[in-house]
Amino acid sequence: MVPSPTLPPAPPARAVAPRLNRDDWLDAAFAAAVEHGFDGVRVLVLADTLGVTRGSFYWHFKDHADLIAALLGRWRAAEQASNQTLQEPRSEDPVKDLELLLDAALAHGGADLSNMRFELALRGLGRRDTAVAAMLLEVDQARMALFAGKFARITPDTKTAMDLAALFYLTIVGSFQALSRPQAANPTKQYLSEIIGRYLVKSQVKLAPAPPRRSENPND
Amino acid sequence: MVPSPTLPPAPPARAVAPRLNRDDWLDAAFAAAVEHGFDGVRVLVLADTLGVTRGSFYWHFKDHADLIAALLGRWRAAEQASNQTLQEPRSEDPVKDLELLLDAALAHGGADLSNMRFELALRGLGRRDTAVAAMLLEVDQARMALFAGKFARITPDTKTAMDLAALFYLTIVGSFQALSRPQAANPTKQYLSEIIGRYLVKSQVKLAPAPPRRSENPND
DNA sequence: GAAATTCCATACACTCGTGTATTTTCAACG
DNA sequence: CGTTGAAAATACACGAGTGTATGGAATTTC
Repeated sequence: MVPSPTLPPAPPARAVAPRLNRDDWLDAAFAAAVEHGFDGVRVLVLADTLGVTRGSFYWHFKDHADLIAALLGRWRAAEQASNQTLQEPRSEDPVKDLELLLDAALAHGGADLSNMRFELALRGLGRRDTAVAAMLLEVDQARMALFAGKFARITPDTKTAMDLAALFYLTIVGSFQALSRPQAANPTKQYLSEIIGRYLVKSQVKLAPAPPRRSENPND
Repeated sequence: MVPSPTLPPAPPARAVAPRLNRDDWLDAAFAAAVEHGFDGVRVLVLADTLGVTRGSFYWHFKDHADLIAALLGRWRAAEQASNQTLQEPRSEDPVKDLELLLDAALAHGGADLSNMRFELALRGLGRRDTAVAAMLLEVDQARMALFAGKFARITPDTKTAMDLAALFYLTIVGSFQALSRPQAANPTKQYLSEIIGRYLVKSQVKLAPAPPRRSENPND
């Protein structure tokens, strides 16, 4: 089948005729935002990395703002889907469920740090763009609600559950900063997951993971 | 001394002849980094906001890189000084000391959010500049050491103290993200200080705040 | 296999930003 | 006052990035 073992039939990715579509540009924009922040996503350099000229870009997108908007929309959709799938518990044990959620959040969609770095870049953009800030606020609130729901299975008081969820989320956001840097000698995902799980989840269990009763608070 | 009370000798800031110096430019650069991130620090717009042309800038600074380097150096020095003054305890009670440290960290040098936003912009820069990343790593390690020292007065185990310090710091970094956004309906400094203090400090006290004994661990 | 559609290249005009060289204003000082 | 030196304006050359208009190549589609 393969006549020459030194030259496999699969060309290096896409070397001859890329024939890009809208998603290819979005992928490149994503990578650029991860690498250099949102200020670094420029159509000129994207065209270079994709091996085409800007003529291609302005066929797929109206302008630069259109690209950014599409990139944000794509992230928003993926975020909502992720939040949806994380709703259903991964374990009968609420503690175990929270630990798995924590691992998922710290991994955040893959071994590489692209998603984390993208989100940090996005938060940087949100600090100077009110529309982006509003979107991030929605996302944060949705995540908080998700976490609070999980913590409610661990502690009886609703207020306590929300407090713990807030702390939980704050440490995750802080962990993004710690994890997404070039240096290798940094807190590992395992260590962060360990200490967060220990001090914010396990040590806060106030109710045994009993099967859910009908009335959890008679006079409410 | 002052002849006319209606016209004090101090003119409205600097309206007529600024006559800027190096620090004035650094202040403007700081404000620009806070507002628009480090990519927004451009000598052209700084000159506009300062009411001069770029001819002034290139007298005070060699080039754009010189400005950024000076800005980083200034922040680094202030950071070291801050770390130094935070070393000495503000209260005999270790818990109270940690709470005051927490408040200081969340206030971070003023009621406005400039310092927080600057640090976040700086971390954004550190994600694409290895030298900045190295500086931030040093700062983070110094802060971690500071926190760990404070937590050591609360819990006997050194490992536990370091874990709590790490968690403590992660939540503070996460709080920066939460606090430094445009929206008003967000977690307040008071709330964050409250929950961090409750779950990460007060509830982790393993030793009564007794007066320091000579030997705190006989077989060590 | 010709035509229509999709995708991309090229050329142009424009803006914004940097850096340098030169001149001009301003303030202090004698 | 006139001189000196610090501070700023002006003018120029240059690069990088955007957006548009138009032509050309590559794929479908019939």
